[in-house]
Amino acid sequence: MSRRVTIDDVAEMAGVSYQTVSRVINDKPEVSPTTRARVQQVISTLGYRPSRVARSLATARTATIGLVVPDIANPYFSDIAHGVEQSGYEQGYSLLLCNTNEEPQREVDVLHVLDDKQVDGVIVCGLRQTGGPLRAALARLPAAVLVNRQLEGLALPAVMVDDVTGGYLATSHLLTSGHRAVGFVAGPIASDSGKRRAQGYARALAEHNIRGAPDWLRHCAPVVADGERTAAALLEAHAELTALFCYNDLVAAGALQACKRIGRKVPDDIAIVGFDDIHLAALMTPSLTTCHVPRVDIGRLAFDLLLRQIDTDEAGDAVIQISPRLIIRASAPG
Amino acid sequence: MSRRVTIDDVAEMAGVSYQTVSRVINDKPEVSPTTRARVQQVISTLGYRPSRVARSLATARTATIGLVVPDIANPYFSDIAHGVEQSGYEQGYSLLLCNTNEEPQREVDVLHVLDDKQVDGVIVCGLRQTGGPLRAALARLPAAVLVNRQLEGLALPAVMVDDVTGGYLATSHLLTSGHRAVGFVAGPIASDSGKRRAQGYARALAEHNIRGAPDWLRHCAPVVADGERTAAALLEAHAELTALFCYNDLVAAGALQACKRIGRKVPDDIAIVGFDDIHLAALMTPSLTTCHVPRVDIGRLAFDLLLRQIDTDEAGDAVIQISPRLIIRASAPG
DNA sequence: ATGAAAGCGCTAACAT
DNA sequence: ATGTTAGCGCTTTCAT
Repeated sequence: MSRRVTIDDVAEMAGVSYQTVSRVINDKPEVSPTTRARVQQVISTLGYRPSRVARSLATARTATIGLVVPDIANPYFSDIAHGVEQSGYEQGYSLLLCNTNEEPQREVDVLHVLDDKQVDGVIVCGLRQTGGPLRAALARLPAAVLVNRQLEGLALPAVMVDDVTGGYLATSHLLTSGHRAVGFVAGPIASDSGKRRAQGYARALAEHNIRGAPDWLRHCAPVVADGERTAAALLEAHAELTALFCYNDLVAAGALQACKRIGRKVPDDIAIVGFDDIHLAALMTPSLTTCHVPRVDIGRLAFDLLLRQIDTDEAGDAVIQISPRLIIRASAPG
Repeated sequence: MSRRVTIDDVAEMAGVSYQTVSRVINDKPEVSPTTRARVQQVISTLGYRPSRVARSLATARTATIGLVVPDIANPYFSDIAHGVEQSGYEQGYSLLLCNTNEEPQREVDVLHVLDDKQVDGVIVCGLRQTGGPLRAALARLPAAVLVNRQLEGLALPAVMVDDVTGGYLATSHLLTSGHRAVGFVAGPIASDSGKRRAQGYARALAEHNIRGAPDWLRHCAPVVADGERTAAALLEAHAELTALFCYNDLVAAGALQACKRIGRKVPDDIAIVGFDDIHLAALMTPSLTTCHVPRVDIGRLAFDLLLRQIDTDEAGDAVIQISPRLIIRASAPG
């Protein structure tokens, strides 16, 4: 493990002060073309690369941002990560990925780590926690953008999906197709998106003068296995249900499995609507009716918002609203 | 944006030298209990957190590793990322995620960035490139572990999937089920896993005295859409094919779509086998026969290998071989 | 156009 | 048990 080549090595070999080398690597104008060329020559023969760590200590900028997600293996979040990473790469930023593993207490924890490493900003997706420590940790950071959940009292830019409308669209679609008893497999109880989707769901039911909502709603982890378990339990407890609205497509995939297992035909016996329109949604059998959410775009927009904040040093509180579009497929046809 | 609280602020307020503060935050024994308590008191009232950047400059360790993947939106890699992140978190390491977006030239680029940021090591998945610059970039890093592909001449620890056996198992399964003409939708031409799966495929065909392999093999991007396009083209060009082995489950999902579109029943007209056993594989209709690969485990194993290298400072060249298991489902029943 | 000096916030000897 | 002095590899004044 040979010692790192430093700016001094370059300076010495080029016969200039290390300040001149600094000027060259930072593209400062005040260097004569000949010395610049000579220095650049030495840089490449030595294979010198400036240490980002040293530079960060001197400039208080790291060219790194943090991304906090509940579950990177969830395609919803891995698509967002893809968008963030891509935009970041284009602008010269690296991405520190933090998975909270759906454990709310890890949120504060990773924000502290991100702060210790002096990221220039963070993008936090699907916050499950809102308490004082979380707010304090967020406030310490130089810049932050929220995705999928805002924090009252904390003016932070955010990219939000209009979940109320999404829930309303999904449920209304089922209702206007003739269903009367529509269940909601609601996802994590701590999920804010889930709460808002429940509002849209409740509103649609109310407009159709249907009640029963509290009984027809069950929470579950936002993964296939728990969606299956929960959908099966819900259908068993409420034989009157002829349709299910699901928190997301993963849960809907579980519901589809449950129906297959207990012998309920989709969409004839049970209609199913999901949320997100992950790639897999169109591939399921029957293909899944769902609310489309542009995940990669969300990632890019969040990064744009963050970059603006980093560059202007103003928090701002721009909120970008994304309207989900209902995509009608076979699991709940028109 | 108030100035960061530094070690000096704490020292001053506690009435000790900043060295003593350093000793406290590093849990050094040589501090009297009373001063330790006092310093800790000040630390918490001030909300002081040591700067990882400064510490990194002083120690030449960043407690950060890099993860390079071709496509984080691919569930195969997001599951690996999940495993790496989880193990890293448990050991106090953060993860810099780099997506090469399936663009081979970006590999060298991100390795340089990772080197500039002085990561303690990197895990590189599914390398698409092997040239001198790539090797040089890899060699500069203090530690590296490869996943899915080794580099001849560069003794680096690796976690490898036994793709030859996987390809052989998959193809043999089809052959012993009575198929004679089996196509291979082979994935990226630059993929090493793809090459090895092709070897297993060819070996199985040879054992059954079947030739036609070169014509029956087509490359494609490892995503659903291109899998669909390529499978359709292959089936159209070779009406004799009654089965397809696919590079991965995403491509297999595309093949399933293609069959649906062109009216070939699976598995009656065409049998299909995938690779990886991503979560979605069991959910497709028909459910997908595939080779199971434990992705989260691979991520954790790769991290373990990396950590050992970081801690011992020895490169080592341990290679962990993962044997894929054939999972027989409806798309290619026994 | 170039150089010298100070400082970023910490750790690591080396005193005392 | 505590303090002093360097030094990590850069950037940023301030001189020349």
